[in-house]
Formats: sequence, C-alpha cells, structure tokens
Amino acid sequence: MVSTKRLSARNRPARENGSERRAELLAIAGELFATRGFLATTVRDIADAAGILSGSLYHHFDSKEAMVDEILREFLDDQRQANAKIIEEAPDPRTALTELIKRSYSALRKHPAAIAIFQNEANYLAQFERFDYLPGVADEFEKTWLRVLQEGQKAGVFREDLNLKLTYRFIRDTVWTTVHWFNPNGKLSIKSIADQYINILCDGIVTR
Amino acid sequence: MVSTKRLSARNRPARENGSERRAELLAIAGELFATRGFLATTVRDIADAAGILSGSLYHHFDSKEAMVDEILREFLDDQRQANAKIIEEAPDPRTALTELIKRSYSALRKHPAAIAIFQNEANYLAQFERFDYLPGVADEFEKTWLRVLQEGQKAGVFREDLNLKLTYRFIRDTVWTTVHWFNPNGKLSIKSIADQYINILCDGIVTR
DNA sequence: TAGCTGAACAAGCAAGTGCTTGGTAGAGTG
DNA sequence: CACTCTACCAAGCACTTGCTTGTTCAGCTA
Repeated sequence: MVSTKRLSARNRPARENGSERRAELLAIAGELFATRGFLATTVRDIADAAGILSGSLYHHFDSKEAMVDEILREFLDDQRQANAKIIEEAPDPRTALTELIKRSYSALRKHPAAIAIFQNEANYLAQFERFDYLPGVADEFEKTWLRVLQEGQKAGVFREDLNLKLTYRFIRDTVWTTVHWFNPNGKLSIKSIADQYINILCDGIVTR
Repeated sequence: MVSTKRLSARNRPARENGSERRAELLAIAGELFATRGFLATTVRDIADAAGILSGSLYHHFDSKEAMVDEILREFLDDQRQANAKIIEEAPDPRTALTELIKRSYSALRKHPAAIAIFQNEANYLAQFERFDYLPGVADEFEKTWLRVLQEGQKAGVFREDLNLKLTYRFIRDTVWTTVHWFNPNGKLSIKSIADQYINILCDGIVTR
C-alpha cells in the first residue's frame, strides 16, 4: 500500500485568501462560469480574460474546482448570515417573509455570478466530494423559509390551505431564476421587481 | 478556390426521421443532456447508455448538436401548437391564462428532458448558427402570454397596477423551473402543483 | 443466390482539456 | 548584499473530446 495523500503543497504563495489579484481573478472566473457554464469554461478562457497564461492561474488556485468552490462558499455564507439576522429581528411572519424575499433579490446585485452558478451547476457539482456541503445548505435554506411560512399560518396571516413546501418552492424558483434575465442597466430595478413580486405573491393578480 | 461544400453524405441511412432505434437513442441522449448538461455528456456516455460504441451513433445522427436540435424542435413545435389552440378556444382571458399554465405543467410530463435542456442550455446553444431559432421561439411564447394578460387587464379581470412583462416572467420562471425538482414518482401530482400555483397566483397567500 | 440495407464494430486522428514543472523578473526586506 | 516573495511565463504531459474511416454481418428483397 502506497500512501495516496496528495501533499503537493510545494510552494503555497497567494493561495490562501488575501491577495487583490486573487479576488480579481475569482471575479473574472465567476462571470465566465455564470455565463458559459462551469464545464464550458476552460482554464485558458479564464487566463485569457485575465490577460495571463493558463499555467499562471495555478499560482493562485489549486484547481478549477477550487475556484468555484470559493465563489459559492462566499455567497452561501453571506446569504446564510443574512437569513439568520432577518429571522431574529423580524417582528412578525409577514415581515419576515417579505424581508427574506427582499434580501434574496438584493443578493442578485451582490452575487449575480455565484447565484447563477449555484442554480445551474449545483446539481453537477454535488457529485464531487468537495461539494458535499451543497445539499445541506439548500436544506437549511428551505427550513428557514418553511419556519416563517408555518408561523404565519399559525398566526392566521397566511392561508391555511397552502402546501407550504410547494409555496416555498414557487417563491424560491421565481426569485432565484431572476438572475437569468435581470439586467442591471435595464429599466427595472431590483427593488421594483421585489416589490411587484411580493405584491403578487401576497394578494394575487385577480381584481376584487 | 476549392469548393468547401460538405457533401459527406456518403451513406445516409436512418438519418432522416423514422427508425425506432433512432427515437430510442434520442430519448437516451435527452435524458443525459438534461441531467448532466449538454457539454458534460460525451458521445461515449450516450453510446454506453445505449449499449453500442460511440462511432455507431454517427450512423443515426450527423452530430451531437443534431441530437439536441431535434429534441428541442420536437418540444417547441408541440408547445407552440398547443398554445395556439388554447388562445383560439378559450372563452375568456382568465380561462386562457389558467389553461396556458396547466398546459405548460403537463408538458413537464411529456417533455421533461427537453424542458430541462431548453432551460439550462438555450443560452449556450444560441451562440451557434444552428440554434438561431431559439430566441425567436422564446419571443413568440412571451407574446402569446402577454396578449392574454393584456386582454385580461382590459376586461378588468386582472389588476391594473401589474407590470405585465414582469408578471409573465414570474409565471414562466415558476412553471418551467419545476422541472428541476419535480419527481414523477413523488407524492405531488403535476395537476395538484398546477392547481396550487394557479390558486396562489390568482388570489395570493395572504388570508382576507 | 446475388445484391442491397440498416446497424453495428474497431481503430484512430486532431484538437483541446486540466494541470505540472522549472524557471524568471522585479519588488521588497534583513 | 543576499534573501525571499509574488506574479507570471513557456513548455509540455497525460488524457478526453467529437468525429471519421473502413469493415463486418444478419436480414431482407429481386
């Protein structure tokens, strides 16, 4: 039996967080992953966009996988923290729900690439050990939303005949999928999209 | 100057529609494209799943692209025809809208792979000439839904303060994205999902 | 029974993949 | 002045990709 440990850490310069150039490269990679897809983006594409050679990328990152990993983790951590804060501070379920929605929409501004990647590639990436955490995070998000919906139902604010898991999925799908068509330079602001959606979700589209 | 025409049609056996084996292979390819993604699926994957060698695929199809192309066209044509029929026959805008939604949901049963591919890969595929038709079809779908929403607004059935383009996108995103989590063997039927969504969309989640 | 056809195999090519390696230039730092 | 560190380059390795080619062979049809 030979040890299969992958020591490899020959020289480990800017590979830990910190460097500015690193962050820049991550942003470039993220945008490519988001628009072309993770597999369709080659390390040469990333290097070209950054104006360096592909080999040079490995000065900053261990692998292509490590890049997506970092992009996703940053977004997910941020989102998780924000959700927890909302749950803690919201005075009532309806406020909590609208705040969760608003916060999710505003994440589109801060992490557009990460959201697109999470949406498009989570399924594919989940097959690798490195991304074992992905299903867990999705589950945690669902639990958070469900709790708010349940409390609202108990309080009589949300209709009793709702299938809450289904309701959550409708909301989640609508909000996150926005990343595929939202244009930061277009007429519609994130805020107006969020407001309109909250409005429709709460009161429906039919006149009364 | 040498002619660059790509004659190639050395022997062109089952390459035009018809063969049963062909349809079988298309279904296999479709499922792989839908679950792993178009780029992540190799022709060897498809051949393996079909129990033949990769080279043998080229007896039936000109290319990997040709396979997706055919899968998408079949679905889009079907959907387009169905939409036209609904528009023609529905007695009022509200019925038309609910029928469009129901029909879209039931497409999940008939074309699950094609829908997933259309959702995930349309953006990527659109960069190739062969798929120039994709943006056009998406546009046509949008126009159909918008007409129904506009007529409903004019008739006083739908609220006047709705941004209709936005409303359409909310609906479209919710319905199509279902393909990513719907399980035909699960507890929820397509019909119950459709009913619940129509219910929420029309009347909202808040008690009154 | 001779010829044709649909379906497949076996082998391989050119291009491209992620990643490794050994090295260099320049800016700091003791 | 010697040193270390960061950022990068140039070359290339092992492998996978979509696709092509030449061939085989059972089952039909004339």
